Amino acid sequence: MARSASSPPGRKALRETPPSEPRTSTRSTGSVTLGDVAKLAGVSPITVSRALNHPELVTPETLETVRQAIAETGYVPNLLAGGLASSRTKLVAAIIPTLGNAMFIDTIQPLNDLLTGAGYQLLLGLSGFPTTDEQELLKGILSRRPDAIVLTGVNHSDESRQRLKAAKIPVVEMWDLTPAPIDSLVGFSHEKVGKAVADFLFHKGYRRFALVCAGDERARIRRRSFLEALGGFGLESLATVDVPTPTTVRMGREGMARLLADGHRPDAVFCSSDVLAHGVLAEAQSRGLRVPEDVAVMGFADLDFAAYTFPALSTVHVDRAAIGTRAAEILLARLGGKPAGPTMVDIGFEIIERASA
Amino acid sequence: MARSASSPPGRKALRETPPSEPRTSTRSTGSVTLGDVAKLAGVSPITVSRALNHPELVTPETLETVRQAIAETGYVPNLLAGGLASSRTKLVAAIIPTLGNAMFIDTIQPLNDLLTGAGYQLLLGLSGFPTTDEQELLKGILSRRPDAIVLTGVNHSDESRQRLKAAKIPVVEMWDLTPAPIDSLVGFSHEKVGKAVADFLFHKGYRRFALVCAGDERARIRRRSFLEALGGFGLESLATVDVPTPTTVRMGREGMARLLADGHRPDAVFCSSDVLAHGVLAEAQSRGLRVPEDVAVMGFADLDFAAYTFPALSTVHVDRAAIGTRAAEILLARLGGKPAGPTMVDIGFEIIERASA
DNA sequence: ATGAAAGCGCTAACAG
DNA sequence: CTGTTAGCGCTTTCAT
Repeated sequence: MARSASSPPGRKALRETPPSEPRTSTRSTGSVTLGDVAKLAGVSPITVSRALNHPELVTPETLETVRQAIAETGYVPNLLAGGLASSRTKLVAAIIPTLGNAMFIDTIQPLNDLLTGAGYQLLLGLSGFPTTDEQELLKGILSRRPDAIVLTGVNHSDESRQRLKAAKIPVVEMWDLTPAPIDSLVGFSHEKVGKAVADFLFHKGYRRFALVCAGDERARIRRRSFLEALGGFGLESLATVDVPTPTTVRMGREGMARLLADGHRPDAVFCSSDVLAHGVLAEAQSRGLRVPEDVAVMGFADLDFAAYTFPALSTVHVDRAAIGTRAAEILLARLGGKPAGPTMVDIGFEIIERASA
Repeated sequence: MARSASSPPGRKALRETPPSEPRTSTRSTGSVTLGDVAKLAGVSPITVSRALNHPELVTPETLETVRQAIAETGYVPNLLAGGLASSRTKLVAAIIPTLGNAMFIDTIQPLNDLLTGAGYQLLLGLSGFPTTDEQELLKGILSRRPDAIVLTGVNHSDESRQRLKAAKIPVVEMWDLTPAPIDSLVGFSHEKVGKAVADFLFHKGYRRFALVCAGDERARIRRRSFLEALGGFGLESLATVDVPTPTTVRMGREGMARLLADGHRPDAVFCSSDVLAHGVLAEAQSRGLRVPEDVAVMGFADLDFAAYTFPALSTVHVDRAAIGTRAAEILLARLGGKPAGPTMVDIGFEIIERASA
């Protein structure tokens, strides 16, 4: 039953001649609208809107009536219309290179969870797809008018930066640092990682270094500073093997096999990811090389399996989830109307030595 | 230069009293609109719209003028408005349990790639998040009016099925089979997998079975039919260990450790995923058990690392990418206006024996 | 090939 | 607390 209906007692015509019969619209989509719910509940559309978005502004009784009408009609709000009218979409976009890399996934998961908890929906864009560069992807994403956006890395085209600023929404760049972020930033220094790993291995006594490196932008930064640091010790890398993305254990094995086939006998191999390191280690073991006695293997990111499968695998620990968590916190603060300006967070990293095998 | 503008020569007033000066709108959002581009190009808004969406209906010269105006203004289309007006959003939603499981990722990647290639954007929903059940998630997703939707699994609440049907969009359920799909379907029979694995191991001569199983719905189906099949051989499982999701190598190790600690000495362990199997195998090896001589380990899904790290790990091969590819093909056919009805695809599976260690 | 009018479903900004 | 009015930015329909 709708509320004890005090139905409008015959309201008088507003115009002499109705402009044109506005009965059934020509373009109706068939789905239930706010208006339908309002009619059934005996209230105006805006009241239904309020019941949905600002229940505190509506009488409990009205609320209940509306609730029933919604249930009865199976009404599903149209966020296209809502977003268009209010300029708030409750959408947050995030761009990551690929789903194939567990590193980014571990960041996205908490990001998604926190945003979902706050009533936002995450729209994921994958920039690693060969035919779509980040710029096009970004354009496509911005056309959905997200309330905020998260980017991986700090290298974006001028045009992209332009668009992002024009969009006037909070932006968080993550997984790297830069002195000139677009807006907010949460990451760590890949340059420092490269240097730290070189220092670590050198002081452990290793001297014959090799690299297995994927085609990732940040991996190359780590490699560069690693090589620079070696240069500082008067050393150079024995060999560098490039492997294609997405990185797999298989690629790691093949990389190590190639290294050995080429006659290299490194005593330390630095890989651009734990997955590659995993493969390198498997290949080494299958050839009877002891790790880390004969060859040390260094990974990156400290993924789950690393510690549990090959206790001999050392790696660079990165709190990937923290990146997502911090990013979400920054965005939610901004979206919550806080006056906060850009935030910059260096989450750091840590070298983990595992040689308990 | 805008084209030689034949500007309307003073059109006469349509009404005596203009209802209210419609100059600057009260609610302008500040961003460049179709109208702005149109003004700059000296054409009407609809022409800009056509230049963007149906370039073939527009003169090359007009097209060029419009293109320039778009570039000059930095116009980014508003797909909320476009979608609202046209009832087509170029959005396809997909619901998967979690990003933490490589199985689903491998399906989503080709799905995303194909859809992107066809001009659609993928909206990913994660149903495994504890506080959001699939039904609520689905409601949230439908409010963005996707043009089609992909679901994982075939168990959905009545209300969800209802909504899905009411939405009148193509639906693909994936990763499982059912005689009564909502619409289209692409998957394989988990029941058959369970039975096939039991048959396989039994005929290999194994008799002391154990299970390590995650809290996945489909994993439980496989377990049930596995146990049933064992029953048919007059056997029963030694022990079943349940591990929490998300499944990790660590969980696998702990599962195996628990099994052994409880005094079980299985000669074959069937795991609900390769990741778990990976951990089980690592734990077995670290205790000096030979695989598969002392204990056979059976995984599920045939993930990359399985073959390359532990050549002794047998598994059930599932063409996860094919699921995504087929799903995308089905959707694109439907969205392309083909008259096609529901499609059902059984992509099958294959038991892979790897014992070359 | 281009344009004018109307409206998609919703909410902001006032009234009352 | 509830309703009225006027758009949000785009595309459909129908003219020209």
